[in-house]
Amino acid sequence: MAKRESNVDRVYEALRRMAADFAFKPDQRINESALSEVLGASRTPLREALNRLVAEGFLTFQNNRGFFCRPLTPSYIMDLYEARVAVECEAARLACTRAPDEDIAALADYLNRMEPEYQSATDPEELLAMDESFHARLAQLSGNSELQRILNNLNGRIRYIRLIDLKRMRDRAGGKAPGDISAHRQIVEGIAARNTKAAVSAMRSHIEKRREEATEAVRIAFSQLYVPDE
Amino acid sequence: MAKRESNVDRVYEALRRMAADFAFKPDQRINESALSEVLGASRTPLREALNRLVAEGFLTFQNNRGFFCRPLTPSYIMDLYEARVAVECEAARLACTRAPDEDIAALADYLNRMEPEYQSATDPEELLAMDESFHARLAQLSGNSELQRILNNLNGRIRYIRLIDLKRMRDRAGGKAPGDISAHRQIVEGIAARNTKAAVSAMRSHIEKRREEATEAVRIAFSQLYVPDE
DNA sequence: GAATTCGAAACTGAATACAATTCAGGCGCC
DNA sequence: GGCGCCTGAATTGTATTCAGTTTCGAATTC
Repeated sequence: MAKRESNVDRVYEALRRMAADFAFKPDQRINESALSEVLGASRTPLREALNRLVAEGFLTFQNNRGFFCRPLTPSYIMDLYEARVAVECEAARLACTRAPDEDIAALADYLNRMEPEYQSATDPEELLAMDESFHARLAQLSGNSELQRILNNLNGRIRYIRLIDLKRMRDRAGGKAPGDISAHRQIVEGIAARNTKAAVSAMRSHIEKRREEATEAVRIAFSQLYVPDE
Repeated sequence: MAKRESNVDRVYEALRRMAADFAFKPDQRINESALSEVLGASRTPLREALNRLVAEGFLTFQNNRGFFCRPLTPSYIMDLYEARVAVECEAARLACTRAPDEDIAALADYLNRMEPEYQSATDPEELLAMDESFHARLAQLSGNSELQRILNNLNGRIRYIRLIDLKRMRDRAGGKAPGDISAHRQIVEGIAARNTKAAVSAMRSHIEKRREEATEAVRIAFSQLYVPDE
């Protein structure tokens, strides 16, 4: 039995996780040799993984200077959320037009099954995973794999900001999750009723609301990043 | 004067062009050593370039089996066009909301300056470059660099289908270009008037119209690809 | 004659070695 | 004292090499 997962994949996943955990500070230059030692792989697979992350927008690259962590600015996060609006609203629209009734019902079911868990969960990672899962399933209803792909990429880059946001909310509200599953339900109901306008506008306002929170969270992130190392 | 463009970039550009020229047939396996000889570079930079193309959706990759040209199907092209609708409609919407008047005027100007050239051009590549340039500028008006980035990626993958489409049109119409610059003008007018609804719906119908042509073009492409080598 | 297994050739995966470039610090010159 | 050039240390860019996997074909067996 050979290994099913290549070294590059392993390194790639590790890097993504590191990026989510702020192992790289914005605009920081990434040292290949040092990283390859940490990750236990040579520079060749490491560079392949880094290149993938560049193409996906997680990192940047300058000729003969190497890889850099992407700068983190409020306007960058804003851009990502606006792109999400574009992708998810169109996904909702397409779902309204052509998703089979049974698939829509399945999503509504999923929402119902998840609700208790969603209401009781306090772990931000868990909450985020459920939220992303819902949005990914909805994108699936569009039947368009490009939209799914783009959304997946956007979510990957937004994730760490959302985590900060959720942690902040939990700390403020004393362990209470935001838990606005109602917005999700509203979207699904719009789709089920084949009411494109309602579904799209519910989706839009849902994401835009989250955007406000996230841009605020970026400022928190700034303060966390640029204070002396804890 | 040192080279400003790295070897990887050169290889990457060459590969993109090869993909656009059908140097690889859909689902064809790509031989790294052979390719590296053709391109005059070793496998290391070649693989970096290939990985970038995978991340951008131009190629696929299977563990221990290598790189493959992506399959070309009508539904794949459909997906790309639908994604374009999502991105460009939102870009138009954002432009309506917040693009400075002078930038909108500049785009209208650009359209006017280009019109004679657009009407007289017969070379499909030239036409396509102008069309893409317009859409890219419009995306710029949104002020959202993510949307620009996504659009650029989508256009890169749609390009070769559009080229086939345009060539077909030219051949059918006897050298006459489609030249429906009027749709572009309509979109810009909508934005200039800050009429979001008009601008977005003009954009949507414009792209969806092109989508119809393109899915037809895919069938042409199929016939071109799967006949015995000329 | 067909199917299966074994083996060799071809190809990919990854590491290492070396060349080219950048960057920082120091020295000399203005 | 400040500016610019030069040198070397560090880092990236690319080639080469070797190991592991896949693939294809031929030989053997049923």
